[in-house]
Amino acid sequence: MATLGDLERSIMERLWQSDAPVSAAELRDELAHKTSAGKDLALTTMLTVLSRLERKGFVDRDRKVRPHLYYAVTSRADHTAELLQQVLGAEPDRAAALARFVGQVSPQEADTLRRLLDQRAAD
Amino acid sequence: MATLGDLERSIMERLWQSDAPVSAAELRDELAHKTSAGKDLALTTMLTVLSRLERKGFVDRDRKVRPHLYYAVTSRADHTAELLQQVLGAEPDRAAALARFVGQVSPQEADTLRRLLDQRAAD
DNA sequence: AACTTTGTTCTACGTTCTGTAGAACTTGTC
DNA sequence: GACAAGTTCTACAGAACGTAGAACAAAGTT
Repeated sequence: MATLGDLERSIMERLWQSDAPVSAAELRDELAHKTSAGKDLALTTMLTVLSRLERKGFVDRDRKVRPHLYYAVTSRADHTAELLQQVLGAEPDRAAALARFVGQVSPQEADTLRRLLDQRAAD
Repeated sequence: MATLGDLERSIMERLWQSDAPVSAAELRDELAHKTSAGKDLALTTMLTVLSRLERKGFVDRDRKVRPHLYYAVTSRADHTAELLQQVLGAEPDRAAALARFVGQVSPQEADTLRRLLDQRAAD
């Protein structure tokens, strides 16, 4: 999977927050608040980056309406799960890596994992 | 954590294979075989990339001996575990992401995870 | 100590990715 | 068909990376 730059990530972050498609102008306005400086970017900048995200498969848009409306292709959780798979996929000794990982997570997280595994076993 | 380029990754891959420190020349020879084309790179290329990996904290070297000997700072499994933490650290809803993840892993992997969690609980 | 060899660091360049945005083009409207 | 709003094209600067020659350092040889 392609990696994301800072602005690309900010945009994805916003798109993942809601399923409602948004226009480039809305995105620009909302992101302006987020950044410390508060300076807003040119609309064309948004459009360029959104196009790149579309090319990378992270974003799709509704071209039937005039200000095109953009939305994330996958949910944030799905994206993260994919990244996890990708990281593990490159690891020859998955068990060893998982062992380190499990040794690091918080007790709550460990519980969460147990519950998820139990649930999964119930299928 | 910094990200790795293709050559950087190949080098780390090799260094992770064994704890024995290796020289730049050895690395170059071994990597030449790995790549499809089999063309070997200039020794200085190896040295440049190794220096970059050192700066990034992935590699350290023994400077006391003359052909400097290089080795990975962390094990491959530790590195992967770190990446997993990093990916999850950027996720606001970790439970959701883990749910997707657990839903995707193979049955064997699920077993491995259960065992690791049980083991962890025994501490 | 000067010379030679072997090894390391410096400098550099082409490529790709990303942030950034103006210029040029398109489309729907009056 | 002119205008306004919106989108795509083109462009450029900065960083990261692969690549390697030039310059410099160290260590043994005579």
